[in-house]
Amino acid sequence: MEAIFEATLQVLSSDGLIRFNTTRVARRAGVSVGTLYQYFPNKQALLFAVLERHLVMLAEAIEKACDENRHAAVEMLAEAVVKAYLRVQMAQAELSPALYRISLELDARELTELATRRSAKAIATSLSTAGDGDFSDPRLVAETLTAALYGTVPAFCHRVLSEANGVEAQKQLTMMFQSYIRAQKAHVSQPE
Amino acid sequence: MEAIFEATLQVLSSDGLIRFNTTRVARRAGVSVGTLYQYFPNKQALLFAVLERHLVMLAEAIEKACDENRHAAVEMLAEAVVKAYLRVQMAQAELSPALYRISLELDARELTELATRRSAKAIATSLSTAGDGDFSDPRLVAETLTAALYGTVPAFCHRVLSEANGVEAQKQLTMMFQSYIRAQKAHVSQPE
Amino acid sequence: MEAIFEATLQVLSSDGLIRFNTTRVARRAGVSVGTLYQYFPNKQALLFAVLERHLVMLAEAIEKACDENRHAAVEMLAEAVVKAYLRVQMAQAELSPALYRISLELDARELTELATRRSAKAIATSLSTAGDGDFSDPRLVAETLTAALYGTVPAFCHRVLSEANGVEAQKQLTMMFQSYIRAQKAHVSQPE
Amino acid sequence: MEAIFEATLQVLSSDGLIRFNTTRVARRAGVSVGTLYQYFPNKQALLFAVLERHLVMLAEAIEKACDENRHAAVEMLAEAVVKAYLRVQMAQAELSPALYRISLELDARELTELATRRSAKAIATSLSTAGDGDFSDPRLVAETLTAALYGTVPAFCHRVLSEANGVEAQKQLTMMFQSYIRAQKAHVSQPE
DNA sequence: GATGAATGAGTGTTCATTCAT
DNA sequence: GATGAATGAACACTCATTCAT
Repeated sequence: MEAIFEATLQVLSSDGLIRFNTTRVARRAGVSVGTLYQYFPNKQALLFAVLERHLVMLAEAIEKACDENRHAAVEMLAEAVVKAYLRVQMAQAELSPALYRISLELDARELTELATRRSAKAIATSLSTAGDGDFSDPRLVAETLTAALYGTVPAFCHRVLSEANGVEAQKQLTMMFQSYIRAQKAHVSQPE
Repeated sequence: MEAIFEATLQVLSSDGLIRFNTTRVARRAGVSVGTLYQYFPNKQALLFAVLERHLVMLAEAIEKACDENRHAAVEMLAEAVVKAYLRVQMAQAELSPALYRISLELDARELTELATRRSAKAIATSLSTAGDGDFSDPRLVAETLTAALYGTVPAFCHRVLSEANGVEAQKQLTMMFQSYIRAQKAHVSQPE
Repeated sequence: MEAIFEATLQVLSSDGLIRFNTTRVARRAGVSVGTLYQYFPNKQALLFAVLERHLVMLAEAIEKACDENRHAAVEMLAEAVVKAYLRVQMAQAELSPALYRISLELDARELTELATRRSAKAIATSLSTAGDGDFSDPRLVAETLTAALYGTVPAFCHRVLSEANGVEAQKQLTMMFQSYIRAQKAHVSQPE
Repeated sequence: MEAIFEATLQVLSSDGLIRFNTTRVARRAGVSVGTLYQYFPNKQALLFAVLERHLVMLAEAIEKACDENRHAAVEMLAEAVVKAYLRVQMAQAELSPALYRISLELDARELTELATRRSAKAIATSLSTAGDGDFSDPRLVAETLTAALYGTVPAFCHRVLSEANGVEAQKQLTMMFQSYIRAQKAHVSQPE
């Protein structure tokens, strides 16, 4: 079972989603197709399992970062969230193209929704309780940041991060988030 | 030939990438498969053509926005770029999931690179010549903005924009970009 | 197309329904599986085609017999119907076990219904117009005869007819039908 | 063992022959597949057991009816035999389509032969010893009646009996048998 | 004796691509 | 150039049967 899951990751990483098929996974896992189907009802389930684990890891990392910065300055929060997200994402960098393809299959939408909702909620909460926070609409800010995170980073992954300058990416993203948050705070004092 | 291209778009929009196949495209185009293969060497070529057109449209829209704001304030530039990108993207909203899947196929990387490079270059140029611009590394800023654009927006597309508040999305994104750019300028005067 | 149909009959006859599969049919027909699927949308369609043709042949044979004996004595009619049914049935004797299995699949019920309904209707009509006919419920008599025909004969087929004494079977069946019909007429004159 | 047999019946009734498989039977019986295979060497054996029991029940019912009418009038015999057969058959009405499919598998021929032979023999004996019987070939008459019984009734089962007029079916069949037998007797006195 | 995880051959079906007409 | 019938490799999934525990 664990072997099958591991094989799924490997096949996904090395062969991509197109060449991904149950036979290959079974062979790589050193089991028969039949065995594979005893643990996963169908091919999609296999893919979803991988995607789900990834998304859960991301959401948990962000939640943890938010928890640990519940009363810190929003600048700290922004940095922590970006760092947490990137750490998880880069740990499975070679998986991410495949994961992104999976997540674009219609039925995976729910799964993704879940993760982003969790993340946005955690961020919104931390923004509300931040020492220096005072937002007119923390939920909107949190949703924007989440979209930027879950959306921007993969784009970075393929082009910039793969070229080994992930540190720089993290710095820029953090700065973008911090300045965006700072601007949002200003809005509150002097509404448009 | 044009009919085939049009049919490709239609099939992609209505049936999605999974149900996309040459037979269906040919039928929809009102030609035979054989004819289709006279104009496009294989299925991938068909998909690439669509993706390429989309990416070129994006790149051109951004280049035009940059051109028109070459000497304007960076705030104006940010807004114009975001607006330009979103206009194109939302014009073919129902196509974008399929396009994203295509772009995640390994061999499409080049195509995407090209568009983002063009966009980043245009933005970098405009940042350099901006009336109030004074960046230590305009290229890095431009690349970050490009990644955020090409990456964030699709994430928005599925979750937020579909809920008809695309206007808000545009406002938030513009604000994020503007504040980020402003923060970058500050950096120059008072280096870290 | 005709070759595929022919191959279907052959595979059904020689290998039976259990060993019947699309690959085998295609190979026997000298075509590829793909070609097979161009003419028949799926395996079931293949089987149904064979069953339908058989049932239509039976129904038509009975209808023709009824037509030709529309005003004859009921004794003649009974003999003609039995003879017509048996002629068709024995012409494809080696197919009939397989056909019977097909007809027992749930979705084939309609097909069978159609054939028996047609046959029953034809027989009922002829009974009504028969020179010496005078039945209280020709429809009931016709349905009973049809059931006996479509049901009894296969049982005969496997045990008796296969032992080459089909002639005797036909004689007995004809007698059974004639005496039953005669008894039904008696009923009318002297109701129970 | 008894549980397995019972489960076989249940699965056959509720899921039909197509969905019938050893795993399902074992689960329904509350045992493991391994255990199932300790009592029945293979899937076919399981099905044969069910079919055999059914056929034995039919044969025994007919034998009993014949025994009880050994010296009665042939009219009585006919009625008793039809009634006995139908009672058993309708008691497991929902099983009969599946049973019929099983019986059409080549290797089940023996089993069926056995039951019909027993039935035909019993009927032939009773015809010979009947008070008013005087047949030139009682065996032929008996075989014809048996074929009509085992063959016709199922046809009735699916179309007529299911519509709750089983009583009528029984009346018609009985009449058909009685008139056939009567006709056979006449033959002896006045040979063709 | 009982278990049930493991096996893997077998099957229906799809679809990119070719090529004779 | 156009056609579309033909191809056949590829794949998801099932299930009868075995055998180590």
